Amino acid sequence: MSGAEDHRILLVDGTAYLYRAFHALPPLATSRGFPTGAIKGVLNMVRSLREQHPAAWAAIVFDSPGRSFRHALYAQYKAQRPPMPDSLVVQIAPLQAALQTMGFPVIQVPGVEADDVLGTLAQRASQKNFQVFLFSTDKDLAQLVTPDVSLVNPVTRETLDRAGVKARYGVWPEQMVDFLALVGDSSDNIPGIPGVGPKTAARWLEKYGSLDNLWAHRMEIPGQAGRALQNGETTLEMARRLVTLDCRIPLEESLENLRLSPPDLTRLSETLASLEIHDPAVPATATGGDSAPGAGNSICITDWAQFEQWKERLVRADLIAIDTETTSLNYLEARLIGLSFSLDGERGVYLPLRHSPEAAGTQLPVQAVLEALRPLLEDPARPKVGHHIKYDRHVFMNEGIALGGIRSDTMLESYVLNSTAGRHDLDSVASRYLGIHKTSFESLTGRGQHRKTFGEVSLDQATAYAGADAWITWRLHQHLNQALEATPQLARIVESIEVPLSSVLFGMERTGVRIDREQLAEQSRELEVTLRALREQAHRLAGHEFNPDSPKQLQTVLFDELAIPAQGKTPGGQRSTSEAVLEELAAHHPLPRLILEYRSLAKLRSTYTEKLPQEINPRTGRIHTSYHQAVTATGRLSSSDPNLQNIPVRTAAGQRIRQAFIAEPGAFIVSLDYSQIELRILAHFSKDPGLLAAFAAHQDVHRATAAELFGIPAETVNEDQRRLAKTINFGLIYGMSAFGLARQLGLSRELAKNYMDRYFSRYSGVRDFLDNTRQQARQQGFVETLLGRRLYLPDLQNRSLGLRQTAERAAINAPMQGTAADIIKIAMIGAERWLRDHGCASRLILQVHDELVLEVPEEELDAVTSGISLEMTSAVNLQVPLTVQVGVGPNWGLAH
DNA sequence: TTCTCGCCGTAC
DNA sequence: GACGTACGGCGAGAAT
Repeated sequence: MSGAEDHRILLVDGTAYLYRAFHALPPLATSRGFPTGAIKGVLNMVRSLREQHPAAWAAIVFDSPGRSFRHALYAQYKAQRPPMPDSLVVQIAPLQAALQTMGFPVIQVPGVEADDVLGTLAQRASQKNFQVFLFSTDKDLAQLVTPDVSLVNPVTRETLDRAGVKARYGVWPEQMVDFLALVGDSSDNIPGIPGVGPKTAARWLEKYGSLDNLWAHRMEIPGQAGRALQNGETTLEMARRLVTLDCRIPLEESLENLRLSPPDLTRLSETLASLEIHDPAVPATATGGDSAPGAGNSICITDWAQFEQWKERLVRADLIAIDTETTSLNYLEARLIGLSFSLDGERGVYLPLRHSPEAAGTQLPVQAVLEALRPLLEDPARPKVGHHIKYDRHVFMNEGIALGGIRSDTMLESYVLNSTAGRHDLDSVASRYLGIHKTSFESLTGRGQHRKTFGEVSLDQATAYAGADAWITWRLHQHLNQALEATPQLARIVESIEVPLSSVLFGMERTGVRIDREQLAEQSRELEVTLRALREQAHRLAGHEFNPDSPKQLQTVLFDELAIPAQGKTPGGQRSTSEAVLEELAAHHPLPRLILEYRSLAKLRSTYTEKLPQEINPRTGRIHTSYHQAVTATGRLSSSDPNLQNIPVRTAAGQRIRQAFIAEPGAFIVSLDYSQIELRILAHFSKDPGLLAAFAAHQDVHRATAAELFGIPAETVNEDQRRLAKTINFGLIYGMSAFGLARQLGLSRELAKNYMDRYFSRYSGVRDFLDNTRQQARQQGFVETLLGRRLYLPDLQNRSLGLRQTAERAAINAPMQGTAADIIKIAMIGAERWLRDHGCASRLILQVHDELVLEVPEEELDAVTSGISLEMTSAVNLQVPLTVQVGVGPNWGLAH
């Protein structure tokens, strides 16, 4: 241990780490259901802390449960915070024990908050000439910063010294207490002066130095903020006492006891084993930063002898992790540069095929290699795993090879395990679950105009990079598969839904959809004429030229020049010019209406009639979207490049765009739509007798709801009544409030509340279901779909009320949206199998959440519509029938 | 020239 | 603030 380290002490806010680990990481549990995710997370965080900040001294400080002196001072202190979830509470004791086993002193003082203990320790240590590092995200601790004490954000690694505090908050550490008193702290429910934010507070303290001096000059402060300040005496007094850290806590521990010890490896491994924590990132390497085995260990195949040797092993392997390196991310353009594989997660093997040109002598001829590997690659009995292997399938298909034997896909495993844990690209997943940080693709190729292709990267670098992709994939599969098996229905979703669906999507992407280019061009021309006229009219109304596409310019014209009263604010504080607002403004002036007209047509032109033709693949003459299977929180698919899941349908001009989606000569477009699928799922989950009966009798559900709401026979329900019922029905699925309903329908809030109350009294099963969902979500931290797909909602515990409520609405919506997604995925797999079994030439071409679109030769029309309808309606068995609306036409617009 | 962010609007 | 899930075009300003 060097001299410098001997004078460094790390003081860690353990409770903050605990929360962060709990929220940031997927909730793990032992086989007996004991939660361990936060423990594992904190151990990992602490381990990396120890590696990155060598020190001889440390303490990890935890909050004491219950009340502190601040609660006695102020009853509302932290009153808005939800209690710590039980699943987190139970992890504290084992975590503290494990930390001690790792050699860290752990401190918890009854009745005292961690911050005060940290302050006391920091002050004592700096008196003894220690260099102190405080690890916390809490800005309260900034008041402790001195030349000897710095504050480190454990997330961003940002380290604040005195100048850093000044730069970050605009005040010096000794002004921090005054600053916090003025601004308040919503996370601790400390009020502050209303209307005074960080900017104002910092400005005042800059000018007056301290709160006392500011107070002496309070009558000089102009404006609303000044008046608020003058009225704030008691608030300020209280807030100042609350935010001041007590650095005189009597501690049993003396500083001498805070020496870091070497980890007790035997006990540590026992502890970890009893918690069933097997993460390779945690274990006995706690003291060192060993690079993971496998890293830099990859092999490059450069001659036939090597190739034959490895091919033998590949043929015998139980499982091959495989990855391709290519020329392009565009799946239809991409050509193979090389491929890598791993048989054991220990090393990767790279097979360069089209590196240029220096590698020419050291790489085997591509065609001969691919032919030699074809039997293996295509063999359904040779199991393979990849990360986002749909892409690799395209790449191989571009080389004429139909990759077979796909056992699993680590991207899909990660997604099903926890869709919202973060991104699901290989780099993110490897770092999240294995703690392995890969070198970036760009660090090899560079970026910008002069970046290299992968084929220009040196063979050494390419081997290390590509090899790592393969061995990491292999390891990830072991890790994720084990994690999935702890929750069998999740393993089942991967195996019987996501992996088979990946093949279906592969086929749909390759097939693409035929587009009538000339028809879109004609629409573009017509739109342009109208748009030009609208633009000129708008300029006349404004009295000068401006860009109606610019919300900023539009604000100036509407609200400043024309002095139309502004309506709402955007999240960024701007005066909104959204559709809803312009509708309102239309009563004051003709321009808003004109802008609405302009916007809707401009959208059609730029996003659709201009863009779609550019997306037509010149070789196939069709558009090939990308379906993303690991993006949405709920389990839905998404589509991009181009997005074919938001093609207009509501307006007449929008409908014309769908008419440009056409079938080949001799074929038709068939559209099959689940009718009211999410409401049916609501009926199924809630078992509400009224809703069940309406669907059982195949009634118009909105009409039936209206009849119930207004207490009249269904036949006498008028359009307005039905519209209201429909809005409520949809609102339920989205967790809408009475306020939202009122706004949507232009009703008073009271009346909207009235309707909702009436709805819930008639459909009490629905009310109970929604209540139960919310409650269960809060308890478990996740909600589930029909098949048990999970959506974790860490924000249900967020300190911010707004975020908590948003999470609650998501908790209501996700089971329905997610179950609908499960159902149509099952239907797609069934549909594809049905077409194959019946030797049909018909192809699935689009999926739009509750709709499947096929291109069907005329002679197959009858068989396919009934066959696929049946696959869709029988995908699952619910308490209510699933029904499908079928439409047939020469194009998508007419197939409805 | 390219990237990022905010705003807005399309779908289900 | 107040209705869930997506993708993407445009403007504007920053980075290159």
